[in-house]
Amino acid sequence: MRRVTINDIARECHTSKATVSYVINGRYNKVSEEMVEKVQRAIKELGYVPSLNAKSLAGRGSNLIGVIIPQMDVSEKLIFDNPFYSEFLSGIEYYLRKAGYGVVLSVVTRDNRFEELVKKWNLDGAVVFGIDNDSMLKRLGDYKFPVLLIDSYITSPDYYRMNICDEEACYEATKYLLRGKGRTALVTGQIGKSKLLEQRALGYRRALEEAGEEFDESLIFQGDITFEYGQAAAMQILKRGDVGQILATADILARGVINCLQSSGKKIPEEYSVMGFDDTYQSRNMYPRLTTVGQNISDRGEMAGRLILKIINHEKVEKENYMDCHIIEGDTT
Amino acid sequence: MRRVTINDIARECHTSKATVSYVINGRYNKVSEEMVEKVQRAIKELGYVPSLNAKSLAGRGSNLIGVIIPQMDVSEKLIFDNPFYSEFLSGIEYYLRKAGYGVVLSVVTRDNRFEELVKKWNLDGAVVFGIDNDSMLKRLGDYKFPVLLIDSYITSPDYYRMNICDEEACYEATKYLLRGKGRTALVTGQIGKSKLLEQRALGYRRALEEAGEEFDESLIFQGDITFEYGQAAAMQILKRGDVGQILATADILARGVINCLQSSGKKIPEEYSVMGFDDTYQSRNMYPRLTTVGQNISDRGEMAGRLILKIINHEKVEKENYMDCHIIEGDTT
DNA sequence: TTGTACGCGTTATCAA
DNA sequence: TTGATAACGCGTACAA
Repeated sequence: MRRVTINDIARECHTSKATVSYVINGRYNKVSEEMVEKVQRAIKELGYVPSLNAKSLAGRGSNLIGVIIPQMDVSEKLIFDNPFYSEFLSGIEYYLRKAGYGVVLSVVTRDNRFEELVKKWNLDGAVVFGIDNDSMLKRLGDYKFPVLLIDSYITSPDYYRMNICDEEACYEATKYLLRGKGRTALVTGQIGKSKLLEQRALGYRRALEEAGEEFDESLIFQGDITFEYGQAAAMQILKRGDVGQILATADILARGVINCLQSSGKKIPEEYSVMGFDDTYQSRNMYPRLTTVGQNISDRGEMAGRLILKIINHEKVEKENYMDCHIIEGDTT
Repeated sequence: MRRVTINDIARECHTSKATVSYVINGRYNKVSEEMVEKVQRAIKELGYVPSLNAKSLAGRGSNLIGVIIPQMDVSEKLIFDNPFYSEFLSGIEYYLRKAGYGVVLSVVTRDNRFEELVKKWNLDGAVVFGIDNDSMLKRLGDYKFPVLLIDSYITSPDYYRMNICDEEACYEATKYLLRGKGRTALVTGQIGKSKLLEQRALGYRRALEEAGEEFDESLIFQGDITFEYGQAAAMQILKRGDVGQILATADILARGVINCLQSSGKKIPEEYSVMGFDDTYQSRNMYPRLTTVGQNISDRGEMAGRLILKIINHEKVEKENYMDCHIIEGDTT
């Protein structure tokens, strides 16, 4: 069976493409009532769905939004080891689907692939995760291509961003954690590679200093943001013997930490307090329930969908959009 | 900055669209060597990327593959509560990205939305999860639209499918589990709504009967495939008091079960053996390590990518494709 | 209401 | 052998 086109509908109704197009787009004032009905019936009967390719070619946008997850260093695969992304994505997909937009999901592994993607699919806009410099974006700046950056600490003020208060959240978390079973360690990704992590580390440091605790570089454990590194860091922490509280900058890290501590027969929270960051669905469902910094991931995803559409439609949007975090008290502290 | 088109390249090289197109598509026999070089240089310099919309319109395929997750009953959102999907997706995305294809992700909530999606984006093919009847697909049958069904037990032989041996796997799992601390319960989704779950239940039953254990309908607990239902089922199991082993048909269920048992002070595996199904990244990282049926989710995703491309390209593909499962021994049995 | 040019890349046909 | 011309596919929008 051939594809049903606008011409088929026009022929069926003994009218022209233009008329059909008007009906589709609700310009009812341009078409007689009976024709509107006739066309609508034909569309339903023949199962006509407008091709967005043609629409896109005609300059009306592709109705496709890119969701871009950069992954320069580590593996080029397995973007969903950290459930943060998948939960966020589910919020975006939900919102955009309701608005009639499609989501093209792509990991980007090289700087120029982003630009390539945009052109290739003629994307209307993109939601991009965790970019701190614009080497990846700058060529698109000329296009004024609609981009929403998630958790970016890019210095250029040109970009729309959606963030949480990382410094503040980690400050609060650390304050919450400081309850003197020992020193307070930070388990995190490579701080040098991510301004977000830098911010979180700053919050951690501020809380320590405010509490009069000595800041000690060696209490910061940096590695991959994986369950495995959480375990590895905990192993080192165990060896030190002077740590009583551990703040991890991702739930997945916290879970690794907890796993290692439990395997070593340590009691949580009696011997060690552990706190995560994100509040993923997975960690809401672990036992003991993880104390963590909640950031309503899926809601953020929906908000990201709302924002990128606003940006595309030239509605008024703040350049910086901050969403709230709050400490979720579990049983690991 | 305007979009760079094939015409820009042609003008830059003082040649025609056709020639540029030949170069792009490697028809080097149609173009002189120096022209090939000139065109390629211009393409690089101007940052030209062919629009797949135009290509699609010209009948050369859209290079877009749909990944469709039907969600008829429950919520229309939160497709990734069960990390099975996100891990699978990551495998698909990885494979297709390398092959130059894009992934359009969509939940489908009504029967006709699938067809609509296909037409709307002019998808080259689709990977569809968990469909057991063809009400959703039949209209596309006429198009011979390339579809790969994942974990489907559709009866029509027309479709390409990728499955695991659900009956066999649950048979083996149940056999593994039968170690006599008590009776063996099955915690699962709504069996009536999914042939896959039906198969798994059959495997469970076969193992019981082979072992001479009485099959008891009331030992099968059916609900949503969520952490929460796992907890609820475990609560009922605790009340009964005669169960010693629990097989869950998804890791996420098993985790709910374990959470509830642990909260109730039960020892695992001393008092209860619990086994899951899937081997998601999340459950590889829990403590105690979950015993489960591994199905190499991400590999299955890559294989799905490979298969759908083969189907699209009319390469020889078996209609039924089975992949292996194997029991992963953890610490919960 | 309708005819028609346009946007972009592909390909068959024609010309050098 | 190499390159140019033109038609095609589909929806939009302006002119008629």
